[in-house]
Amino acid sequence: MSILQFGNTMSPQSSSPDQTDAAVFVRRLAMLYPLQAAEIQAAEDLIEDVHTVAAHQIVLQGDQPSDEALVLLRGMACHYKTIDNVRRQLTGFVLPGDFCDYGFLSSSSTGQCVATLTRCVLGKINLARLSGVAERHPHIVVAAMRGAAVDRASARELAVSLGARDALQRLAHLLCEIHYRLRVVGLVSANGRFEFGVTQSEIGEALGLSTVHVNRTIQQLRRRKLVTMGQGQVTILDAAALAAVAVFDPRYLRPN
Amino acid sequence: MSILQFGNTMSPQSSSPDQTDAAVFVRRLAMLYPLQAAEIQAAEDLIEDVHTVAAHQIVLQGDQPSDEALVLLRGMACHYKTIDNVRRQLTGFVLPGDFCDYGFLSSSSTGQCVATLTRCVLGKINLARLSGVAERHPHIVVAAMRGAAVDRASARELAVSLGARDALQRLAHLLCEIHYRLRVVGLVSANGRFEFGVTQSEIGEALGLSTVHVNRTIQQLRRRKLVTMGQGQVTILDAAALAAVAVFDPRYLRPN
DNA sequence: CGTGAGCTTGATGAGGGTCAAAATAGGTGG
DNA sequence: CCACCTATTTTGACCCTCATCAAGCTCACG
Repeated sequence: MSILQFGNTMSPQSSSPDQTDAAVFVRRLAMLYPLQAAEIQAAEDLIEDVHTVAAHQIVLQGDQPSDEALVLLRGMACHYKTIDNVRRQLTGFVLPGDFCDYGFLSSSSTGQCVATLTRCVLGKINLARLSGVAERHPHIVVAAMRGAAVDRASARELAVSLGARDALQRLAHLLCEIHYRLRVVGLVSANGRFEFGVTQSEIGEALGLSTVHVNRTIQQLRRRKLVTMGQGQVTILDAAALAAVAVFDPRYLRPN
Repeated sequence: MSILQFGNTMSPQSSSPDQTDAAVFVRRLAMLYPLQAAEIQAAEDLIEDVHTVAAHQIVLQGDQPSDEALVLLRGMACHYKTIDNVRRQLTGFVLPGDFCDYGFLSSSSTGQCVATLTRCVLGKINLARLSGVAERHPHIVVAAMRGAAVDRASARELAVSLGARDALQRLAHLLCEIHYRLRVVGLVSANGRFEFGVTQSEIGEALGLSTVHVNRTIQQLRRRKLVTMGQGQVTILDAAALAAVAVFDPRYLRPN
């Protein structure tokens, strides 16, 4: 894998060491299920082999079962499927703190492919070690299973968008979802700004829209003073109004 | 619940007692993960309170966590979400042998609603009993988790349909999926015929198409001699050609 | 200072939505 | 067993959202 680039000398956002990178994972996990201090430490210790991957690289081919689970620590990735070897449909976004794939829970591969959208920092979890740790700290597995449940709910919500919402609602809904999920792991600044280094073409692949139409839809949101987008950054100017446009109800993103 | 109707005197397909109804569940589970005879027996014994529900009834409201899991034994149900209290999007089909919802695995409710599409026979599994049985027969839980993984993959595949396939491909893909899943549990006769008591309007709600367009699309498939549809029955006349139209690859429906 | 990836804009057309109404099929009660 | 009534399927006409094609623009980067 010549794609792999170790170190994080070029990461623009923060210059924290590996330890801090693993912290997002734990923060996310603890949101999914309340964890004790010992469990948090154990979870953090699971993260091994933190490494950086360039943008637009495949990190998981659906078919191969693996002896490790991948966790995204920084950047943004996506699930996708390619039809006819030509048309690609994104089926979900992977954000910092998320497992790239939940197949490991049932020792099966879901056939999902995962690719980076931006430069990413990834960590690995050895499944043998995980099952050992799980004996003593079963809540960690429960948290992971809740993550899988949220993942399932997100996929369904995407289907709702693609099947029942128009272009403006779809885009607004996507921005609401990303905003919400990033805020949960502390990656949105006070003014509603967050990193979003995804091209309009990729947004189109996620929303089932052409690049051209994505562009025109973004302009609508801009004209309505709901968001600012550009240079890999998004600012939500009016979260309530945006949520109203999207008919966004974040319950599907919460466990319980 | 005055909806509930006990007995199965009116079921047209078979006149088997409750015992036999529970068998679909076990068959499905064993497809997901190989089970021993003792495990199969234990799984079958989990099914309690087998009862019938009329068509078009809500059987699960997403929000309430429950102390039991619901299993569909006969008929057809769906996951759905309603937007704006007016537009409904189906996000998946529940077929005989399937759990209606996998929230129980992480003791969380996914916010998914489940409704019957046809008259259904449902069974309940007491979660306290299940976790007791799981101690001795952990494979049953692994099978359930694989079921959840397949469920997740199906939701993603639906997103692919809605985002990247046209009407003809979507319908063909749906029929391929139902055909495949019913065949796995032995509900397709040798000539490729199976029960499918879903209205064109409901198909439209699943595929993000209007009823009118679903009708015209069905006619295309009929004209091409790929399927026969009517009176709650579907016959796949040319499975290979249909799969080719749909670009159907059933790997997402199998655990690994 | 060139060069390519990504963004923006315009023009045109197709796939599928909507509306309206007719034709069938089921289901019910008499 | 028939007549009625409602749900579903089918057909036709018109229109709108969004795809496609084509070109010009911007900006980061070597």
